[in-house]
Amino acid sequence: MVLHKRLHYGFNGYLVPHTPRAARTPRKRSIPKRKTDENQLRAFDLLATIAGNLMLEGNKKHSASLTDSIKKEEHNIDKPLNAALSFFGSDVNRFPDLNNCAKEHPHAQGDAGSRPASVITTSDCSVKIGSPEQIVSDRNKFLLGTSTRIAGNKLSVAKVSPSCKLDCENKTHIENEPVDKGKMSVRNLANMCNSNGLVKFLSNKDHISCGSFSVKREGVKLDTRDDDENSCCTQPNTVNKAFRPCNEDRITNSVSSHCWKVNPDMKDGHRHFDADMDRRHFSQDNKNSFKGQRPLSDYPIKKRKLYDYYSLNNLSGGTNGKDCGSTPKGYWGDDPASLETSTGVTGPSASSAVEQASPRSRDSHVKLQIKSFRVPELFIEIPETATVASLKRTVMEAVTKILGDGLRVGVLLQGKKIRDDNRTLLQSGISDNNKQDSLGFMLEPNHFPAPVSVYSEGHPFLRFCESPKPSARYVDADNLVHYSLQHKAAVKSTDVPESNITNFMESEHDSAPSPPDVSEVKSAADSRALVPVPPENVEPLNMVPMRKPKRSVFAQRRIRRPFTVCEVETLVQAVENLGTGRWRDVKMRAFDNANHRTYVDLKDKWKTLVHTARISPRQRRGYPVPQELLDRVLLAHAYWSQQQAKQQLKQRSRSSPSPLKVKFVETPQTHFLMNGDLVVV
DNA sequence: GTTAGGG
DNA sequence: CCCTAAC
Repeated sequence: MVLHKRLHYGFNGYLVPHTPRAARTPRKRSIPKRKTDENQLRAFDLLATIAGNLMLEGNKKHSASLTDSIKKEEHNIDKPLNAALSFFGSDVNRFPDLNNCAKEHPHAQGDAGSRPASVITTSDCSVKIGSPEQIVSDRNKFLLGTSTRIAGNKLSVAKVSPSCKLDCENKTHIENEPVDKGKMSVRNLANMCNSNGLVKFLSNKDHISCGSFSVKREGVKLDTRDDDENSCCTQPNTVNKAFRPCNEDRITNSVSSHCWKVNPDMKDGHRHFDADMDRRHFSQDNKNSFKGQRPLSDYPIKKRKLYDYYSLNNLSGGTNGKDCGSTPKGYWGDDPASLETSTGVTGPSASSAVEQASPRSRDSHVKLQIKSFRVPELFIEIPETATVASLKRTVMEAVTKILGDGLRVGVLLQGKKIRDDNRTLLQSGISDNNKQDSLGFMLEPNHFPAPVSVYSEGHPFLRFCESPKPSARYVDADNLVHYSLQHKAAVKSTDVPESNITNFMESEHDSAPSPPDVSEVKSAADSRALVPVPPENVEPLNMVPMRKPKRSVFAQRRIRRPFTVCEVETLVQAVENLGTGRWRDVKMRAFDNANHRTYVDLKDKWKTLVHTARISPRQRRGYPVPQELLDRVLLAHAYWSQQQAKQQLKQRSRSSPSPLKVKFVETPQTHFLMNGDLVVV
């Protein structure tokens, strides 16, 4: 097996590939700073939400009908995954123009057929508009920062997202300005719809006009903590129940002093927004780019990973346990399909929400990237007289064998094993971009729990198999090759977080679990794994002598097992009796039954005990050792050190008699007797 | 294989 | 707890 040139040595002696820096350290600098405008625009943004909210307030019956409609159709809703805009209306049937719009775009209509619930999606320049019912039922899916309303024959779009560059003055026809895949700016929508005579667009970057409601951007003042953790409070939404008062942020403006917060009950009210908003939202310091409407997919992978990183953080974090629901799109690919992998469902309702999700459009593909797999622990024994070629062949055979029929692939999502093979990616949540960072694959033995072993009785390695911990071992008797499949995660049949999945290798039955070591490779870039390289790279690599691994691949660092007070006492007692230089005796006399304590361990422990006893109590860490024991440690150490010195003096004087008598410079502070000798500390 | 000491 | 030199 040839290893990549840049492999580093990771824990357990595995050769690990260099982790791309970008994957480890997300950088903020990819998001230019434009703070001043941003605050105002955020306020403006919020204001528009409120505006939309107010409008809806004024039309409660629409809300009711919407709610009913949504409930009825929720399970059939197709998620407009690459829809940047969605609309709601109380009675969209009143707007034949919308349907006409779809008809005017045969291509779009065709797609709408295959994607029954698409609302408005854009791909390239096409516009797809679903049926009115579907539009109604998709009322939750609003582009962040966009408040829309259909009233009469007019669609009012209060668009205030700063990243969307609401810029009606710049009337570029949509035909001339291809829309970024997966999203569509309000401007483009407005332009497009205006060109179709469908929509009266009532807002621009400086002004919101929703019916009688009118506000200028200059009149908006933002008074809020500049804290993106709370930035979800600024996520606008036009649905009443999606908001509740929030005391954390305060927004003051000429219209409302309320701050609204996305209601956690609303699962996906803020799941759809464009990549620009995404960027803005996840910028920790609000250094935001308002520049363009570039989709995330247009950015280099390095940068995209940044957003993925934040997405991961949001999984566990987020205000009041609900993350801000942002989902970077297009992480794995640049085509529209890859942009559709987001459902943005988070929080405790995630699973159920996923369940409710109806089959998506047929062209929704989940794109995953597995950087590499780690081959499970492979134990090989080969005669030292064997040739290197033989070794290579042996390893190759072993690997081939376990890859061929000894292994299967396990899938972990957010630390939980997905065991139901019949679930769809959508149902299992794999298609959720938010979760993809916690998606892992692992290689696990195919024949678990029955260990597949061909070893013979009485084989020296049998004792490993006797271990209660599962460890399948394969032995090729002819070639004296043993390779063990040490499956780790497979042991735990229940849904265990991967961090708790442990690896057992010790033969001692009283052994403690080994450190977590999952044969799992995240789809993120940070994977420690063996990376085979194509043969064409073999030659130059072979020229470079590879550093010998410090640890054998088979050897695993023992788990740390702190000494108990009882053990310390036993050790102290033994050292008091035997001295500090007879660790083998100490082991045999006092720790003979403690298989996990070697005499080196005992020696090391004594060393640390002496150190601990010398430092001040407040500097000590770990489980506190009784001072009485530490005192005994010091005394015994002093005594035996003195004994050792005396012994050395005797030896020296005996071997090379010196006229100079070594004298002890005593600055006695404590005297005590030990074993009849005066000991000075 | 043990011991001592650095890491 | 690991590693290694020295014995």
